Amino acid sequence: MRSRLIIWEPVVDAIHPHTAALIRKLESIARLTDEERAALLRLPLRLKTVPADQDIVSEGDTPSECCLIVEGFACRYNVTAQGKRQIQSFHISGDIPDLQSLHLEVMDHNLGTLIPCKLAFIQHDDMRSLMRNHPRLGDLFWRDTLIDAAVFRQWVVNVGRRQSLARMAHLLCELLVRLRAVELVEDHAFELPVTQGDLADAMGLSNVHVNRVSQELRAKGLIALHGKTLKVLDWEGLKRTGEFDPTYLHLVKKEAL
Amino acid sequence: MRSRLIIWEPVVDAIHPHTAALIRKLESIARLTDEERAALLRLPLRLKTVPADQDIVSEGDTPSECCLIVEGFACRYNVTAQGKRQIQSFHISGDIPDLQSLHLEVMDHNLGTLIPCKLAFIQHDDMRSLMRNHPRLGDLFWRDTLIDAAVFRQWVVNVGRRQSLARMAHLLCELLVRLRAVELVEDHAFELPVTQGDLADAMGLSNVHVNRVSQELRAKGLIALHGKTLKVLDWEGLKRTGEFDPTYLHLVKKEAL
DNA sequence: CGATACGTTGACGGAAATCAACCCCGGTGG
DNA sequence: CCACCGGGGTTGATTTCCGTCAACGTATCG
Repeated sequence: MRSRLIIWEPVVDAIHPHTAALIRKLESIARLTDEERAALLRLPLRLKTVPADQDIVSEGDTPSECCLIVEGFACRYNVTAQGKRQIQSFHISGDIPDLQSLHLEVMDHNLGTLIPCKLAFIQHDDMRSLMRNHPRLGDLFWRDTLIDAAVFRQWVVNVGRRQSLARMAHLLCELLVRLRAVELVEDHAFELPVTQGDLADAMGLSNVHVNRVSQELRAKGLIALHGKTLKVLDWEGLKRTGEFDPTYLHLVKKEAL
Repeated sequence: MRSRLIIWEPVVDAIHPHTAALIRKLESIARLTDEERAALLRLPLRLKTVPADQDIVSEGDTPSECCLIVEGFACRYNVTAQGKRQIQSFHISGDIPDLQSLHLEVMDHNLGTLIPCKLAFIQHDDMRSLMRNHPRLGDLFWRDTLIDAAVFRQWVVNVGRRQSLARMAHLLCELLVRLRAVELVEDHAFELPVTQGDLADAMGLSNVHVNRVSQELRAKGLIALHGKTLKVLDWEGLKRTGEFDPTYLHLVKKEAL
């Protein structure tokens, strides 16, 4: 399984290391042919590095390109009239959070960085011709946006009906599974470089309460924190606490979920 | 504007009155050509009437057809391990709530009726060939699922960061705008045939609290209830209370929002 | 006419918000 | 080199919004 990767991975790195995470992500939700991988690698990219806490696209914008996250942590969010921020999703390497702008002209939310990010912008026209020449990739991108929607639905459940401990456990489970799909998890540990305030805005809680819940998860021996790296000590226990069922992520590789 | 409809509406009714609501809904988010309308009208439908509180599709199912709601109120929902239901969206005439099953094999949530519904089922294969023959309709359906996703995102904001009064006001605003797009609103009044318990499960509140908030909205002169019909007395006030901005519904007809 | 589901009301309790310190640590500049 | 600064993490005290429980009213329907 690892060996399959080796066949093409060096090629990826030689041409566009930036597309590697995207391909990895797409392969987590479908199989790709060599031709499709090659077409993805030929996508023209405009690279950019963005500092932390910066908007990539804002509410009201009408973007003409999509943003691929090569490295870093980003999020979609809205701010209410009372100035409260609600994060709607986290985005990691391989994600194209504003793929929707292909079909929805005006942004109804903001897309911003949480830490410094390496981004690769892809012109809408290039995306469209890619999908015209490779209809299966078009379907796959549609599938990807549908999975995004499934994540939003689960967040509604999480925020609406789970109390804080389960809520946080669920979020951490989701992050672990998604990060593992792009090979950013080793031994049930991953980098979580966001602040407690960011997590609070994602869960509809206050930063103070997130702090307390985080301590409770540690006290129960479910997770451990060393700096910005989070290690899951009891995966089964964390899943149970968060009532986590990964079905909604619609991954094709189901090992070790 | 009304006259444009008259040109084709009788034809619709003559052939498949059941598709009329779908066409009306699609025309609220994009323009259709006569040919596209005709193609939609030729869709083979399997009609079915379903009583209230019945699942149409359940978590874990792998449907081979999509469900068009001809008449009634349905919802998508999940139930947590503690037995709490969270509704993720309401669906009305013209909606195809499980369009996603075209690209996501297994259902990660339930789709159920809230009141007796008239449904029309469309085979996946028929949808696929429709979209193959009319790529613009394919894009349009993709757009439709993206708008669904935008609604989920707003619900995350609503449930996560707005307190009960604003939360309920926002939900009612959304319902009014969506119902108006399929011509189910007259003079700022519409049928809301769901129970307070249903609304509670949609907003992540208790039914008792929904009752109190509903009274508060009435006391403030924002809405009035006569049986199952809800009349918005102060549209501007309700929008302000719910911090409602209809951008996220991505309607093409923007009058009277 | 009773059964049942839904709406309404009041009393009480609890989960999480808010407020206000304080600590810790890495970065910066004098 | 150390003092200062500021962001983030931590803690305790207090408040508030909303949940829960339990009762009662009301309407619809067989």
